[in-house]
Amino acid sequence: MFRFPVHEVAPVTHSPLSIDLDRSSPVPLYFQVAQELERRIMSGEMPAGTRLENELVLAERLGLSRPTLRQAIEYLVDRGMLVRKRGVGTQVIRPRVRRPVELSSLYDDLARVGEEPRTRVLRLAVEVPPDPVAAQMELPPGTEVYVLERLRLAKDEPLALMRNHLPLGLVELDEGELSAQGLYRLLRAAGVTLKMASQSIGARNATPTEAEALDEPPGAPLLTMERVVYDDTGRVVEVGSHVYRASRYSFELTLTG
Amino acid sequence: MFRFPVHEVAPVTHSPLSIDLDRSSPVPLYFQVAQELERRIMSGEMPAGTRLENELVLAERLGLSRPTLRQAIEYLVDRGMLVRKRGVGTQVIRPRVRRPVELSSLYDDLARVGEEPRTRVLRLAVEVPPDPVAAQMELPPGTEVYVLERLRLAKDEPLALMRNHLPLGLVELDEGELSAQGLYRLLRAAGVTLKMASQSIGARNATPTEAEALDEPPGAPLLTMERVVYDDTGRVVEVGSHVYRASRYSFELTLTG
DNA sequence: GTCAATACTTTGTCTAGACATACTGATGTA
DNA sequence: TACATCAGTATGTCTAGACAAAGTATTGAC
Repeated sequence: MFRFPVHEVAPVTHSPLSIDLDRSSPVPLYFQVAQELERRIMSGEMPAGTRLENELVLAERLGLSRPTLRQAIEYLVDRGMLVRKRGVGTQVIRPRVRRPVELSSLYDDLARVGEEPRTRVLRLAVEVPPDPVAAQMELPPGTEVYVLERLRLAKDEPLALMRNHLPLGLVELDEGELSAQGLYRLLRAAGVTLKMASQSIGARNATPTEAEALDEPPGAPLLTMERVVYDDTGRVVEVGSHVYRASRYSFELTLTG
Repeated sequence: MFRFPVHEVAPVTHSPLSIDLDRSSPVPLYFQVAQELERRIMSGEMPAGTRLENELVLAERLGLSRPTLRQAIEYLVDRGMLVRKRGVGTQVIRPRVRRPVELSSLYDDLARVGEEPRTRVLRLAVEVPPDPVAAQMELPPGTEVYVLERLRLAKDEPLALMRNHLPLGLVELDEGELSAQGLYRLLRAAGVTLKMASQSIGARNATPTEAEALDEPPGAPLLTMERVVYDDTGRVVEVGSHVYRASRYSFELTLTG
């Protein structure tokens, strides 16, 4: 005979979940679902531990096929917001996923948090770079490239010294534009799709010149960052060598495994 | 009338691509395909620029359905080895993808490159941590946790000072085992699935104590790393606060966008 | 009461095919 | 010659359903 357990308590809540889908929208259905789920997770409507209904039920309720629904869930699993376990189910793991240091520009990062970024262009020239730089750019030694040196300030305080090398013919660099916005925005505006970057983060003490430019005492610790950026066709788009004031800056990153 | 162009030159080679699939293997078909493609890209058999045949043809040649083949390609696109463009095709972008600093342990990283890692356990205790650490671990203030302090050496030279906090009841920590292998391997052996980490990388000068322990001159630059690691259920598994000798260590990471 | 075998639930993998959409290149017109 | 139009090609999205495998809970035997 069927009996309800006496202490019937939902172990983990799972709301029946209904989402309004717009089938005439150019936004794919799976993405509409993913975005709505992401919103609910972020807003706390679906806190960590919330269990989703199973895929069959969910797909039918939303009027979608299971593959389409799975595509939405997969998107969120990849971003570390959901976990799936075969035979068990799918549940929310963590709302507060900061997701910084992707392929973002320092300028935009600062602007986003209200740090009022400014840029002072120290040098903009076309030169033959040192051989190691040419090698990183996968160019034959002796090829001329842009050399760009900038001082980045946030709220009128020096933050970083940045040296970049860029191949010619990719984008027309202009001192005025470089002062008004970040390098990455200029690249994107020129139709370059940033795809991948390989970077190395280290530390060392400031040289006297650096210390003065950054308004730090001699020997102050600096964070160093070397970065090679590729576009979607595999070309090297930019090679950067930056130093940051450790007293005012750190790299935040989220790793998933 | 049909004419061949005079200067017929294959703009990008694409081999007919045949792969032996084992349908009785427990390894999924899409993964067999993905692995084989990855191998050919890494080995240089399919250099950057190589174009794949279109999905319909490829699926038929391999005796797979298109979704299955797409799943394989998607896997490699996510890892930054292939690019797809609608109406155009799929091609290899880059063979040499170093892919470090994922959710890897320093110990295993060093061992892999032959650096002969060793660990000296300086302290292993059960204590009430400072309130900020308790907050990071999402535990009520006053809860006891493991406190672990280690010195990591590579080829008999000091490399890093590591302090970790772990909740009790997750794994039994033993000084002998901690000396012989990395913390992450112990966690995995205890059935903990590391899922996500949020970390912050900065720099500062060494304190006198740190300088001595690490065999560095006073005021030497150090890389600092603060890390909170979560498992697949969203629990905090470990909170780490490490300092590395900047003269001997840097973080390598690959970003994709 | 304990432990092994069994049933059930849920995600993982795979198939076959349809229509939509973005990009390329050829065709045709002014 | 230059430009707009159109056909062709390849990936993007979506559907409907099948079987496999892993994990959980229940059942049954000793």
